[in-house]
Amino acid sequence: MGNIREIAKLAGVSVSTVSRVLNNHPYVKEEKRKAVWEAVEKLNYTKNINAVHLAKGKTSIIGVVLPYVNHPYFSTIVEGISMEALQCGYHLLLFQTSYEANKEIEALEMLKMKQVDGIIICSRTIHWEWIEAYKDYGPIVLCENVKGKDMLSVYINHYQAFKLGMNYLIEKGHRKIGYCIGRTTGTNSKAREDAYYEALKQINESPRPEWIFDHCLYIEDGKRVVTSLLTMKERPTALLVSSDQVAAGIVTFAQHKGMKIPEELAILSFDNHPISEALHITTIELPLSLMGKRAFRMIYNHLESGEMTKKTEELSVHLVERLTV
Amino acid sequence: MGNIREIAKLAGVSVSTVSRVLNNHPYVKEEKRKAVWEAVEKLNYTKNINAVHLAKGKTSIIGVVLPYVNHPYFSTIVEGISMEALQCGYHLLLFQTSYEANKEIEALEMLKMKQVDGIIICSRTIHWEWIEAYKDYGPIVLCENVKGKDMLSVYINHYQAFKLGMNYLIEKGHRKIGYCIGRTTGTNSKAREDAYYEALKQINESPRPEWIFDHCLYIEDGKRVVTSLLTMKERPTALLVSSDQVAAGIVTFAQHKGMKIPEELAILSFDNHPISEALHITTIELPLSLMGKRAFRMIYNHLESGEMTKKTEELSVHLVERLTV
DNA sequence: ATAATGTATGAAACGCATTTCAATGCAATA
DNA sequence: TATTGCATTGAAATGCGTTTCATACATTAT
Repeated sequence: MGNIREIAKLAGVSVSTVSRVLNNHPYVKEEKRKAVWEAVEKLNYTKNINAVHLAKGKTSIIGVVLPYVNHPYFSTIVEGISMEALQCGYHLLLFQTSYEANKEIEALEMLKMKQVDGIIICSRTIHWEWIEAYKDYGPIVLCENVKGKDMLSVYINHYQAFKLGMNYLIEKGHRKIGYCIGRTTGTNSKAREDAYYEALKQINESPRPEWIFDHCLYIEDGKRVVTSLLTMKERPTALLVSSDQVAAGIVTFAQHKGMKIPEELAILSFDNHPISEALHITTIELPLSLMGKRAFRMIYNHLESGEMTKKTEELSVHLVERLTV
Repeated sequence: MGNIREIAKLAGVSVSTVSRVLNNHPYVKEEKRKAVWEAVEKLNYTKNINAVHLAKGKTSIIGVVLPYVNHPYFSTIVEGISMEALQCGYHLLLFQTSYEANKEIEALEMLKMKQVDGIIICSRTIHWEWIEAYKDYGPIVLCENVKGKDMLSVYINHYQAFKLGMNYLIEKGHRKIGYCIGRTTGTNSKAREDAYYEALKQINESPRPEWIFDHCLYIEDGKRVVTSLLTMKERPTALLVSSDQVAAGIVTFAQHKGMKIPEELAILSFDNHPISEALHITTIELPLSLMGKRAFRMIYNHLESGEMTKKTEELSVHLVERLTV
């Protein structure tokens, strides 16, 4: 294998010239260029990329922080980031946190240590001040509404999305509305909660804590929700469900239990993941892959152009009417 | 920020001592240790990890090569790898290839360049000789049966799994059996194909090309399969479906079209992803997360212990009887 | 008392590519 | 002919932590 100096020696040129050849810089005579490539072949040489990273002070890697890789919500974001990153010659380092604070901080530390040039935080549990403390070390994009805080962000307006959903349900005559959510903390969850309470207030309904289902992430959780509903004397007539996966679980298990949807229980969910189409679930489409792409772009602009235009970008949603409302 | 030399100067010690302190080596007087930490605080110092990587010749990063991050089959493997990697202090660099050869090769090049210490290839399109050419640069684990080739591998016995599925269908009285698969190339796909043809031969049925559906990966593809089935004068009575996602698409769309399952069409799929439980799909459980964990372990053993016991590991599957067969 | 260990610390070499600066050769413009 | 400018090339500095080797002193074993 060897290093650049051995190549230089073998090709009879200086290391600078080898570097120029390797990086396609101009001003190298064709014969020397050829000699260098031949030496590279002969020694089966490849750059040690860690030396490159050290010398350049950057890695062309960006960190992606998320709680669970195998949840479609997040894997779709990652897919978007990945596609865009590839085109720009960047790579992705994955930080699966399970919402553990120390793992999120570890990702931020990696930025400080120059392991990554930037970070995209798809979802977080640590307080945002923690994150702010790291912003001098490189661009950090949050996938949530940062509301005037001086942070980069690309986000889906979950408040608007939930409001849209609530209004749609209300229009359809529902007043007893519950909702299912992944967790109750977090900016996005708070936005949804706000929208929910506000919409209820507008129709003069008081919220029922038992109609709010936390920890709803996967299909299985939908089953849990239905089981719980079945024990209630008074049930909501409609549920806003923050994930198509959960909605799929609810719809299938409810039907299995003989519950009519949407007659007895209307379901309006979010994502517009293929599963919702298959099950004819009315859903509000979230541009997750796009959000990933835009988040990457924002990091990229920061890194390449030094500064950039937008610091925050909001993505809008739209409702896909199907058969569960 | 500064570097280790500045810390040394500020703390009044040598760089070696600083390094010792930073890495918790013994033989440093408590007072110097303290002085170093104070200097670290004062300068808000953090190691430049690229220098560490260069000096150590390793990165504690392993590359994960897969075609699509947002397919449950792969994201579940990644989840397994990630969990295990975290515990061992390793990170994951993602290579989403879309089955493009150059992207797979790029991942291998990263091993040669020492960007990653090892690679896990979840699925590939390039010829295995290509991969073999890189094995001197670090451990490479394939998630497929390498059949005696001198490569590391952790795999699910897809031949056995398909055979199991076929036998189950045959036992249930089916003779006209088709199958759906992600792609026709690839070791795993070939293993399934072999099992399929062999099982057919055992019951003296000749294969019908039109009953074999390629490019079946996502829920939407199930819809395509059903649409295609509906145009046939003679249809299979059962389908072996290589992914729960596709099976979900088939089951839901077929039922939507008024087709009775399993009476008119039996569906036996693979994965035992939650979606199959929700839809009561009979499926053969594949230990994907476990495969990811084991693949990482194998890399890890190689890196830490130098050598290791097993070079190849087979994971077995089991059938989960539900309502679609 | 002497040899053998163990503790503590620093200088210097090592891993390796990039980049700046200076210098030289040549051609084109004034 | 003198001058400006571009093409070429190499020496040396830079980025930064790890690790080996040598040194010096303090113990403990013989």
